[in-house]
Amino acid sequence: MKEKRQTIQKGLVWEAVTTATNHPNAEQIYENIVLKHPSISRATVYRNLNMLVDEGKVKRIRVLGGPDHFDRTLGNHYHIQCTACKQVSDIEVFDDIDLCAKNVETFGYVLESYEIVFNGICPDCQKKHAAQRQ
Amino acid sequence: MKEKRQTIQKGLVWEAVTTATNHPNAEQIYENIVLKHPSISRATVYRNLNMLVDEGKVKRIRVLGGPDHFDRTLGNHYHIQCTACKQVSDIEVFDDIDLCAKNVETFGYVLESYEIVFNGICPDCQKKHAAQRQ
DNA sequence: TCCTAAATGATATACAATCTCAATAGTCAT
DNA sequence: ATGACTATTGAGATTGTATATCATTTAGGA
Repeated sequence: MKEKRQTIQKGLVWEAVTTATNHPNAEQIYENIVLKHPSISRATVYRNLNMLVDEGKVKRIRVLGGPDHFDRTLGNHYHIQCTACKQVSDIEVFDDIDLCAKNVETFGYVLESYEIVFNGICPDCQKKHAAQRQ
Repeated sequence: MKEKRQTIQKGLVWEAVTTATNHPNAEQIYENIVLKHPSISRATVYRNLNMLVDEGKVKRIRVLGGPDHFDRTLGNHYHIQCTACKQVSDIEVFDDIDLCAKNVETFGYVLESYEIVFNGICPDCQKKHAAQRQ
């Protein structure tokens, strides 16, 4: 069991994520923190963001073809990214994806596309995994 | 209007994408072609894939945290990527996303997660765009 | 206060993808 | 078929995001 230490850097990353009104990416978080704490390293920001995500305190928003964005974890909701300014915003969740897509326009967005990626273990890998454990 | 030229490299990329049974990424397409045509460059493979996508002949499948995969464009369908082997496969489309998610298991996959990313133009960028055109 | 290992900062590295630019090779007009 | 024009190529440099490495620093318990 690893001992977890509270550092000022981790506190600064947490503060930057929770006080941000938008959903900043790692670089934006770094730029925010470096103003108050010039010695902080980008690597430390990435590391602490990963820790906070692992602890469930911060949610990672992966977007396609761009850097990850980060959000304090709240209820279930989807995100929308502006294809022009790359800003990420919240949208409400609906059960039906098409309903949800239409709803996007009620937020003032002009919807261009949406992508859904499922992740799972394929049958072959399930077999391999099972075989390895025998 | 740019003149489009038919090159053997473009033909080879097209052939590699359309004959592949899986959904290869650019590197896999390159490795396939380089066997028959050793002088081809990775840059040419990327360039031609982008051209084919722009022309609507090939579909780009973006996956989260990995290289893009490519598919000949057929009817509307989603994709699922194995989190272990990174292989991408087709799944049928259902209107309801949760139904679709459950359906994934009928393909033998153990579903771990799915992510939906919407893309559109935010209200601010719509205003900026409109302002620029005046 | 001292010890130990977790965390940091600086830098190197990985990886996908694009860009640069001189050389090559399609296509059109003749 | 020939030449001219320029789109395309190949090789390598470059970019952008993120992680790995490792000597140094520092949090926190004894």
